[in-house]
Amino acid sequence: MSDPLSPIFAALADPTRRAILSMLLEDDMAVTDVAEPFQMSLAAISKHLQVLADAGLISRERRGRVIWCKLEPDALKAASVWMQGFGQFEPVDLDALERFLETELRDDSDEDVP
Amino acid sequence: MSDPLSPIFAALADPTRRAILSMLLEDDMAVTDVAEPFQMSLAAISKHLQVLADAGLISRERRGRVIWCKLEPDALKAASVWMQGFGQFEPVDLDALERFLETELRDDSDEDVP
DNA sequence: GACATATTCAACCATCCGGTTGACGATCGC
DNA sequence: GCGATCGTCAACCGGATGGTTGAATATGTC
Repeated sequence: MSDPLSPIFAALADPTRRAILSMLLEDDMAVTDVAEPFQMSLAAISKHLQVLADAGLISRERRGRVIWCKLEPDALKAASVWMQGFGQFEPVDLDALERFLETELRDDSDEDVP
Repeated sequence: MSDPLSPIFAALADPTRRAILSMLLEDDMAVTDVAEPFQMSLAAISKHLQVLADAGLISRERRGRVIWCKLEPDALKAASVWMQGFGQFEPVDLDALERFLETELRDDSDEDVP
């Protein structure tokens, strides 16, 4: 794998996929359950999950007829670490964190969970 | 601006653009000088700079006939802060930082600066 | 075995993306 | 004013992306 960062950032560039990651942060989920809040087809969600898996951001494991999706934080960490190479970002600014999580939440509900 | 993060991550998803950001980290640069190390046309670099500017990652200022490009760290910070919403990433792991910066550098030279 | 559920595959479509080339608009030096 | 330099614009091209629908594959249940 010669350029691991590009697929990671590309995967993060879609609000649906970021919403999926947020959901998986809470708990592992079956594909059907991941798809439930969105208004697009199950096949579309399946493709999004494939993109996330290709980027290494999630893994999928079949248990019975259900496939469980699980967050794989290492890939995200790689991207996070690359960003910190740009220095000057104080590790965590809680005010900014709060503001941006709010923004993200509002965007997700506007665009993906009507 | 309803979804600031998507254009930022999309901008970061291209190794040429990440290389440009790294160059601008050192110093402000004219468009022509940004383009010099790459083997693609000036117009292509100009488009990359437009993508970075649209994402808020850089700003451009005309001085005489030269346009100076300058890093705008706030946008990158927004993305970085979003990532830290996924918690569990110790602020800076210097070993990982070094490894990934090396990887990034090698990738850039393979793909963009032959 | 028959049927229902969970997920992916395949084909298709519209749009976006990254690159090219050539023309164009500004600005500098003479 | 003229020619050279800096940078963008416009049109084009091939390939990726994000979505759809319908068929196919697995697995669990009866």
